[in-house]
Amino acid sequence: MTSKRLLDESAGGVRVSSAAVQAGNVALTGHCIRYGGGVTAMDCGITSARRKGPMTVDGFDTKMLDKGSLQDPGKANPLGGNHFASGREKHHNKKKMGCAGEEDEREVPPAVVLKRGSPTHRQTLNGQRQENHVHLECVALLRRSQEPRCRPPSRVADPSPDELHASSHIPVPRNRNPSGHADKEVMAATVLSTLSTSPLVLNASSGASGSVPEAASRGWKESLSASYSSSTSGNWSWDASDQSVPSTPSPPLSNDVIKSFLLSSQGEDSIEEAESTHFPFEDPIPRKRKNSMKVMFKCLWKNCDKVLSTSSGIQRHIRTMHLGRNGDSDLSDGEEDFYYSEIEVNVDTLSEGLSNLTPTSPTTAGPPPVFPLASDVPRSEPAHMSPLSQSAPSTLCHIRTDHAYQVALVFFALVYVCPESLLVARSARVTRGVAGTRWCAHVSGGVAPAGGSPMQLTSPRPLGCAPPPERCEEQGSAVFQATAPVNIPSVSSELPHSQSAISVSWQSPPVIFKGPPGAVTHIRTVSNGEKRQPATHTPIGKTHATNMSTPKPTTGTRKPRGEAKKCRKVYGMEKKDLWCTACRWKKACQRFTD
DNA sequence: AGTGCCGGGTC
DNA sequence: GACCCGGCACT
Repeated sequence: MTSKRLLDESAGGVRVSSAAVQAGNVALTGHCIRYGGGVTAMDCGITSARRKGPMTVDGFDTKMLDKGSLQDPGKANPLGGNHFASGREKHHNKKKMGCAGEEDEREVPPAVVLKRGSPTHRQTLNGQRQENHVHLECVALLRRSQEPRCRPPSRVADPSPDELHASSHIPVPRNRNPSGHADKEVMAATVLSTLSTSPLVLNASSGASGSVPEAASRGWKESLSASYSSSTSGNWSWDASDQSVPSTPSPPLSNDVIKSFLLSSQGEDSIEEAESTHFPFEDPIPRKRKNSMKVMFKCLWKNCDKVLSTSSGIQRHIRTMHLGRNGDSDLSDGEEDFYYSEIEVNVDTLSEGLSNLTPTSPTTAGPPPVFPLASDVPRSEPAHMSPLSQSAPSTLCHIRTDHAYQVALVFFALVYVCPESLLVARSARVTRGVAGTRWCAHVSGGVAPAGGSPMQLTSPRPLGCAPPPERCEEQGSAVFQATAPVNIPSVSSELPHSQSAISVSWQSPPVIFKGPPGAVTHIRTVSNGEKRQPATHTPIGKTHATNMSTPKPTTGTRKPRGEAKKCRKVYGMEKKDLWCTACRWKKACQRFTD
């Protein structure tokens, strides 16, 4: 979420660019992902790198997209305030981040700036509800830096309306309150993320429970589902061209949605329910499979692949194992929420373990289904991540498989900045494909820790990870268009950005193949005649006239002549009435079969 | 040329 | 489906 302002502030010590990052300054980056059907997803990443001295970030812009921005990228920002630089410029400054939607980003006017502890403030934007097409929201809450030298004076103040108006920045205190604001910030971020989704499929009744990240994830998923629902073909995809699909207007976000969302921040088991409730576009089969889905929580801490079944458990794990906090303490600033990701696994295949996320194994499942391979399908260039983007990448990709194996996707999005260590955390989420297609998605990204903190949030990549999702930036929009099926098997090695981008892996559905492709080269329709040629048949007084291995090219499908005597020879023309019917009809003899 | 039988037509 | 037959490949 870089903004022009930030860019312009480079002179003040905050410059958003990969170079700046390398120079030890701050880089704020973000992604905007827009999907067809008016759903835009995004994620953003904030990376603060510090080469020398303390953190120099004081905040960054919170932007959100609104309907207008999506529909008419060319329109000037009506919100006033800080406009981005030209899309091109901005893009160049951000292209390292995967998808920088030029028209998808807009700075939020002061009135819509999320204020700490007031997540509900995002309910409306300048009195305008978020509708349709949305949107990306990037909530990056950067603690205000205590170092004035690196921060323009205008950014030093607290998030007063004036300041907010001036820059839409969210000042971030250097010393973070372990609780209180932190939770609120997390909540706010979550709300923003959730609000960024189309409310079309938001289910107010689903507010039973769910942790903050879960709710956010759900929101994303819902947005995705909305996108999907807008698709008219089986091959659903998120296409920038679908952004203006009028057939899927999204109703205004209702208060109930917000309420339910807020209320849902307590539980942790609502995901499944939510998932079963949403995705109305899926056919019954996927619905059924939903029942076998289980949400697991995987620790994203580097070199930590711990997977727990409950969010509380993973949070506890993160708190105790990684954050060095008292595990027994219920006090949580919510930070740990971002250090794990939800993964949906199918209980049917859960036993296979995550290590089996590798692509199909010919020895077990035979060749992958006839999915079009990535190499076979035109697709946009993979996200080219600069070192900066590798630090805080976040991507969203949608992967399409073929027909029944279509599934959906992946997603994620939250970015959270830990003031103490400038950790960038993110919430990753994976949805599992239907019909046995298993997906895993994870966000990875290094974090340049401040103060030499070794912390680095690089989500472990499961085996068989796919390359970063395709990114479509046509027309200047930042669109992740992972419509092309991903050929997982070919990707792990070709993913140069080991720590960047999302990786997707899948396991092919339990498609049964009779044998490897190479073994079926001789498969052909077996005619009766061939059936009459058992290998045990021993020709009498004749050499083997026909060699299966050397079929005559001219004969084509004509079966070799049988070795057995036929009715003609046995009975002769005189006793034609004794012939078998086939022989009489000049068909393959049915009596003396080979 | 003889044989086997495929493919097609007719009833 | 039964029956017939032209035609081809093969021996």
